[in-house]
Amino acid sequence: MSTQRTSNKVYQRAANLRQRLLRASRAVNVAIVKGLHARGFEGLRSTHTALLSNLELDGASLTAVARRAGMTKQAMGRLADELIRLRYIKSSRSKTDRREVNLAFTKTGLSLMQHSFAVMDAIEKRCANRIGKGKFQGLLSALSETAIECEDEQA
Amino acid sequence: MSTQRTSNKVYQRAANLRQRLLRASRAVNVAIVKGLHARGFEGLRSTHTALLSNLELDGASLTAVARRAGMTKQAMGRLADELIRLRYIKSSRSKTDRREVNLAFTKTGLSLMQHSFAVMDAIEKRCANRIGKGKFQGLLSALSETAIECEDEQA
DNA sequence: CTAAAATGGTAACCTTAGGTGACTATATAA
DNA sequence: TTATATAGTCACCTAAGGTTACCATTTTAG
Repeated sequence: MSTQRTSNKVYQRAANLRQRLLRASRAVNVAIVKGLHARGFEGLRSTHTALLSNLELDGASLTAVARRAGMTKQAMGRLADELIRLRYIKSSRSKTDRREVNLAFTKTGLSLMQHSFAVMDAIEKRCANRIGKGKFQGLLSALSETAIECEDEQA
Repeated sequence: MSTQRTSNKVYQRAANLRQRLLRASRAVNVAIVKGLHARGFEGLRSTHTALLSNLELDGASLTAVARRAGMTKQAMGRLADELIRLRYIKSSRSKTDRREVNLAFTKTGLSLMQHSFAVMDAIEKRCANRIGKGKFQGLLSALSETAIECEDEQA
């Protein structure tokens, strides 16, 4: 029954930028999903945020959401199927363009979104509290700058 | 021929902690692998670092490396096979315990490691340069603090 | 106004990265 | 000296996403 993966807690050595980013990113993701589960939203996995966080509150077409998320419409279509099954979003054919599938939040879905903002907010507050408000703002901007610098580098 | 994934560059909205972490983490990873390719190390993928960064310079057993990396020995075994094929590491049976496979860097592998430290270093320097040395140190410590805070939260 | 090209979506299959269960071979302890 | 634990391997499963090929509707250009 027990997992085979052995604990790695013992081996936290001086970590470089990459390792710290990875760890923080994972931890935040897990915390968000756990927070939502704790608030009663079942069945959510962190990948679902690729759709949820790119669907406007008044809905959008599947392709539009996929484009915003930077992934294929096929992959997004699968996420949509799942979130429809979970009753967080619903889909309908567009009246103006009968090819288009329009995705929109259900009532539960809207509530989920509010809670997910709240959860993210709470996490950010906890972190800001721990490291100081100023340093937390610094973290946010430093992250974006780091991303831009590395993305440039690849040119 | 062309990928189907549509560009998402257009849609960079106000991002929260999670999104910024994800983006920065990806960018750094890609930059590292590209840097190593540019220095002539072919065939490397970013997952290989799970083994490479957990193999001591004087070698270790497969299970030990897996434990340090926090993954199963099966998964680590596959990474080892690949890195052996690429001639970055070599394996031998331990003399003292005939069950053990001892993994160690080849000459090329040691050179790879030096370069990979250098690449990571160069990336960190570029980022530090962009955002300021002080802010960069702040970023590093803030990342670790954030991870710890979120991991605690899950208790 | 219609034929060609573009766009929205779907389905089948592939890839990457890793985990699980069951097994063998060797070591260690009762 | 049998029982248990440990190192590794094999075959298979899962999660996420991409690729190719296709159909159905627009849209556009001749």
